[in-house]
Amino acid sequence: MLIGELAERAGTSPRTLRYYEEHGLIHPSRDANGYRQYDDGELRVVHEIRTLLADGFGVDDIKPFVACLRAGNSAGHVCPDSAMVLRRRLAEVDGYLARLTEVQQRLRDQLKEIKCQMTP
Amino acid sequence: MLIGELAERAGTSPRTLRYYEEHGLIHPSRDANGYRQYDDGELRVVHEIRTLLADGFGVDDIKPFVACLRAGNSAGHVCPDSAMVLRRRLAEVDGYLARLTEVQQRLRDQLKEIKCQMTP
DNA sequence: CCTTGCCTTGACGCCGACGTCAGGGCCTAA
DNA sequence: TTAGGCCCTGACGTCGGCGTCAAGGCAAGG
Repeated sequence: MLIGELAERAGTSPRTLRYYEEHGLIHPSRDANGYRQYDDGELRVVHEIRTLLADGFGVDDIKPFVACLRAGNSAGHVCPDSAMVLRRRLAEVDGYLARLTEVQQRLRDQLKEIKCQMTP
Repeated sequence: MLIGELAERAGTSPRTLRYYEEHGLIHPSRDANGYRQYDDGELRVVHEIRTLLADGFGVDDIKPFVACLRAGNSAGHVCPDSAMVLRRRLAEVDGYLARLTEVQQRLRDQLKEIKCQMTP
């Protein structure tokens, strides 16, 4: 499978796949002409990468998950290294949620204050 | 008041104040030597700006609040233009909270799954 | 042979709120 | 006079996940 086909099957672009490779997430072999060659398993890996990115992980955080998948595990998050990253990210998310909730409350309060002035 | 003093009183840097000016949020007068001169009221304005930035507003979003304050209102958010921005930002925050909560749930599920495997 | 369409590497652009030099002027105290 | 400390403008660096253009090679159909 060439890069264009994998990109389409994964719902992304060749540029994106080269970017993942550049950052050590995937290691395709090469054809005689220099073209990248991917086997079917890489589709699963790319999906894992994209899911994690969508969940806010950084590229470096994702490496353990990919390694875990390649080691033959059923999912990328069942390895100890992955678990550490998961816990770190969960703590981050908890923090963001707390701060965002505060902001949300302030915004609501200010909007409520305006409505009160509308009907004095 | 020179830029350094205002910066210190506002808990920020001269560079930051110049940045705000560059983006039309403050308009200090100039001394004969070209130095920026701020009156005491600007401290209040800068605090408003920093609070809004901390709440995730962009520089452009903040302009109505500053204008509202300068118009003599007790707070920057009591004007109609500010209210529109407030509603937009609240909708954004609601969206972020929803997505982050989903992520949080997925992360918890994955961590739970690992613990279950620890004690088979 | 030529066009078309895939592939390659390299490198700049984006966004936003500044940090951080670089190079130079103003003012004051010793 | 000079050293230090403030001020000025201008401009590049930061972070991340790519988009996008540039310049060129490889393969296949007409």
